[in-house]
Amino acid sequence: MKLVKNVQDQRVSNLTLDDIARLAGVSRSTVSRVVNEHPSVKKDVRQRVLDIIEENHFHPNAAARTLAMQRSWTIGLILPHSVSTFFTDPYYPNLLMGIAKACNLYSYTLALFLVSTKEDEENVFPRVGRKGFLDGVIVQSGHHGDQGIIGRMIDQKIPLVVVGRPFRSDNVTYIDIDNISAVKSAVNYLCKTGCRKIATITGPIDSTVGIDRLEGYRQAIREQNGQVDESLVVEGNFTETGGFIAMQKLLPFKPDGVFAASDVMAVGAMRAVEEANLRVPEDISIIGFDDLPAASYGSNQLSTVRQNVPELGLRAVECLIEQIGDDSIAPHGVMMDTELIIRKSCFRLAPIDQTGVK
Amino acid sequence: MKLVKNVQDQRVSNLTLDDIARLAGVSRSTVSRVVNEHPSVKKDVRQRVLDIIEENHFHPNAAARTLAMQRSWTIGLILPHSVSTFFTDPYYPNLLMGIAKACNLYSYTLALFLVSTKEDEENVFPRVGRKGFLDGVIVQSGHHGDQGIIGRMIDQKIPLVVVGRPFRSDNVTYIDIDNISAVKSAVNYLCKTGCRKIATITGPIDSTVGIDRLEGYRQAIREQNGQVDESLVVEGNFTETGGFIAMQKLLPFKPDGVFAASDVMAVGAMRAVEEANLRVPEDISIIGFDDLPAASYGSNQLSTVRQNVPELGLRAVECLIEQIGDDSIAPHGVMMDTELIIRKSCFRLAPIDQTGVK
DNA sequence: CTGATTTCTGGAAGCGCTTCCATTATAGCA
DNA sequence: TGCTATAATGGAAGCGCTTCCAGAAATCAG
Repeated sequence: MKLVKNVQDQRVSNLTLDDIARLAGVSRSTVSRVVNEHPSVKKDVRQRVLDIIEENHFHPNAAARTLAMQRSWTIGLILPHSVSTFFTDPYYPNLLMGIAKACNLYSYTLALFLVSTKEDEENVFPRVGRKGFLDGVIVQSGHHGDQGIIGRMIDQKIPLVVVGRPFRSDNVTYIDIDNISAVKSAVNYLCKTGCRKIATITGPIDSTVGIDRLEGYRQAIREQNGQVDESLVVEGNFTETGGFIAMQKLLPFKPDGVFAASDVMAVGAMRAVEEANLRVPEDISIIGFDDLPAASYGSNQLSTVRQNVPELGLRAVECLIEQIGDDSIAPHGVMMDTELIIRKSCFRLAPIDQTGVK
Repeated sequence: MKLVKNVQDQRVSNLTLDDIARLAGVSRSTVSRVVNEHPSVKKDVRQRVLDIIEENHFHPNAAARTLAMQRSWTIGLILPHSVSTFFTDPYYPNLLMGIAKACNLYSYTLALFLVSTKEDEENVFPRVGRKGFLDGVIVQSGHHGDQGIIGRMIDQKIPLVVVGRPFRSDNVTYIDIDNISAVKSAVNYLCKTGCRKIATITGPIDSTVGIDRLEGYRQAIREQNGQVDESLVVEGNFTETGGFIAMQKLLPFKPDGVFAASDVMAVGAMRAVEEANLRVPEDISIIGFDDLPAASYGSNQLSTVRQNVPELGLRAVECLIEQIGDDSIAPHGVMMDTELIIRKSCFRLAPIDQTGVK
């Protein structure tokens, strides 16, 4: 008795172009042309080759192809500093989903790098920067700490798209939601429903998203009141507890409306309002940001700004692929629209007022 | 005026082994040996080459290296059918984190494939199966639908680790938590605290995790009572609403203890208990599964079975790397331990009783 | 039925690396 | 010092593919 290799099975995957060429009675070049859909192959030859490829489940070796074409059809996604928030904030999973789906759509492969420590960064960077592996890179950003990695990517002259406005946004292509106008319209909405004293719970102001949303608030208030009352601006940290504490600081100033820079903080704020025996929206109207599913259920019914994160991911991929195909594209910023969702945490304007159209 | 290329910058990344060799006055082979840490290079030569590599930020081309070595140092992670639950259930982000961190640790690169439709599967598969791209693959499984993709990977003879017991688990290496004994100890715990009529809300029984947890329940009950009362077994679907409805079905049978196959369902069940004006744990003790952060806060204080998902990911990677290095390793299953966490949703045994040691 | 075009095809070089093999430099020992 | 054993190095082949180039085959006018 002897253990023999099952040739049938072996054949499944380890063939080369040459093998296919031999089987089809053509040259390697011709097979390559068939695989790459070059028009200059006679129809019957093409079909014969195609049949044999199919029959043998042949797929060209990825490394060889990448080496010859200088293209890997792989893009990298770098998520920095994300360990702690990666699973609490649905932003990341959503972004990831959008990007992964876009990669499927355009037949790219996605390489994922989670970078949580400086150590990781050193570890990951050579793999990312190295030629012959990635055609381009998407980096999630928004914090100071991310500048380092962005800078390195720029140095490498590797096609790059940053998601979220980076601190130094010149010289780099980035994509972000339009935080400023989103917040402006939220605050304006509160105004129109009759709020006279609108406060804000900001995100961390060492992040661009925190800065931008605060800036939106400031612009809106200035356009309405002319003057921002700094006692109505309290910094939060995007956590529920942070929102709770911020709201407690705000209550003595008796605001009648609050814009919270995230839904999670808004939920904390609502809890503080409740504990102070005040009512939402009768005493205080609240609008959040993100459209968290959890914030729209049950007793909360939070009004919010919805950002389409998977769409953001899709656009980032498209933007990157564009750059991969054409390296003459200049760095630029792309802004995506958001949507104001009104629920019970603030009063609702009659549609006629809302649109401003008679 | 003329636009000149900045040679300094250009040099950054596009050098080849040959260039380094020339600069160092040695042969290409020697440089390669230095890069790959072959011992047989004279110390001073090695240092000279190393300096030049450093100075020029040289990284060997990944594709060329992969082609020559038949090793990509990249592994694939396939998450099937996950769109809907991907961001509601923290399982996936956690698993992803564990795997990504392990990849960093072992200097592997992670390629991520989110497969939500049959179409995706067809699209993704050639990229995964293709030689010269992935050294091995991790597949998340547990549903019937995943058998197809697992089968294809087996056919390709590509190193494979399945996370979560697959339906056909012979012939494949998989890693899973030990659901059966985990549930047994949870149910036994309820018994020991005095519960006489313990019900269960199961997961979907077309998933192995649903099946295994139910089996654990059955085994525990059999060992205690001798007989499983089928009216105390209700199928859920891992959602809060599912848990709520299941509990409503259970209440007429007056159970005094419930094991829910997930925390999310347990939370739903608690809501149902509350609405029936019963109290946890005085009237009904409840133990869940997963140790969701949300279920441990506030009024819930849910007892639960904790599984260390990031650790599961780490082990999966280690298991895969082992296989990549040694293809003689036979398919096998790996079971990971869980931990019973007792909070206020059930009575607490004195430690002396809990351990069974006098 | 030619000769000039156009269409197809095969050969060969090259992508950048690893690694076997042969050769030379070095060390070890008598 | 001379001879062998060992260490260090260079040359060359090969990984599997794409693509340029030149030549063969097919097409079309005249």
